[in-house]
Amino acid sequence: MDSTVRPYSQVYDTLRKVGLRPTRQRLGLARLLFENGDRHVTAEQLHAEAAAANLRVSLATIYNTLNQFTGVGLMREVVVEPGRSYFDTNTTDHHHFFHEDTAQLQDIPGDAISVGKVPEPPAGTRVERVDIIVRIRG
Amino acid sequence: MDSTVRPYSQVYDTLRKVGLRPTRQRLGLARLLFENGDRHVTAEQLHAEAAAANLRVSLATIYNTLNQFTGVGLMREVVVEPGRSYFDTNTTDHHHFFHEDTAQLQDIPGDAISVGKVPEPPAGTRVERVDIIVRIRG
DNA sequence: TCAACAGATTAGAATCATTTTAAAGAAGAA
DNA sequence: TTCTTCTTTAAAATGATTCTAATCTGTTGA
Ligand SMILES: [Mn+2]
Ligand SMILES: [Mn+2]
Ligand SMILES: [Zn+2]
Ligand SMILES: [Zn+2]
Repeated sequence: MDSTVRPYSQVYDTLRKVGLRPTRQRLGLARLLFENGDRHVTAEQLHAEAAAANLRVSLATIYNTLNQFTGVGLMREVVVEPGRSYFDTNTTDHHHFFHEDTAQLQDIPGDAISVGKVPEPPAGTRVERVDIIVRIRG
Repeated sequence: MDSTVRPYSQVYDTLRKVGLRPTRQRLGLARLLFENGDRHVTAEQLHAEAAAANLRVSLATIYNTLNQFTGVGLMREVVVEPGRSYFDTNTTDHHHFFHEDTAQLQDIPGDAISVGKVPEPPAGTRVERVDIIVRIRG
């Protein structure tokens, strides 16, 4: 497939690069996710969006895909509410505002916030990641 | 009831103060929770602990009680994993280590960590709370 | 002291997000 | 093509949490 002219070329190459077969479903979801700026979506949201874009994908595949994209580092998971997972297309070092009213996540650029003093992790452990959630209300 | 001699007097008074009837279940759970230092428990954990202490309480009551204690400010909820809620007896300003291996929470004293720069919340919103989770692995 | 009421507990059903199953379909290699 | 491997899917299963509605218990004021 020539990747210089077709509309799916970008995401096609991305999928090849991470070793995931560029199926119709993955290509469609990747376009929705990666060709619209930084996004924070739940599985249900993405499922609805896919339907609106005439992309037929089962909810099981939405979950599979989000977990696979996260697994290969194309996305990350953000936990802010019990019982619901958000998936984030922004994999750079950054943190989040969480609008408690609307249940929306919003990026805080990595340099707009900083952990002044990072405490020593307990002996025998290493820091995997630091998550800062600033919970806000309208 | 004289609150100076009986073993339940502390938690008895606490419950009265927040306007919750001191029932056998609430008294027993309050002792487990508040007479053993700062604690981070899931509903299932507390349920097992109650059983081990010969306190017969249904899981529904465990959930009711944890939510009520949280509602009146005796505890707070910490979200670190999708699909599971932790309840924290430490209501002072502090943050957490989360051991990804063991799924255990550990307090970081409020003064052992600090948010260097808190970003301006979006116009029309106010900061409700800032949560920092330092994810660690053995 | 105790009846009466409000509030609390509970077993079991319901809910909701997510995962699993296993069967049918599609992609890649040759 | 043809074969193999991976993928998708509907449907069932899972697991945490909440709800329901019946029973029970704490409180209060006669
Ligand atoms: Mn996951
Ligand atoms: Mn809750
Ligand atoms: Zn983000
Ligand atoms: Zn804590």
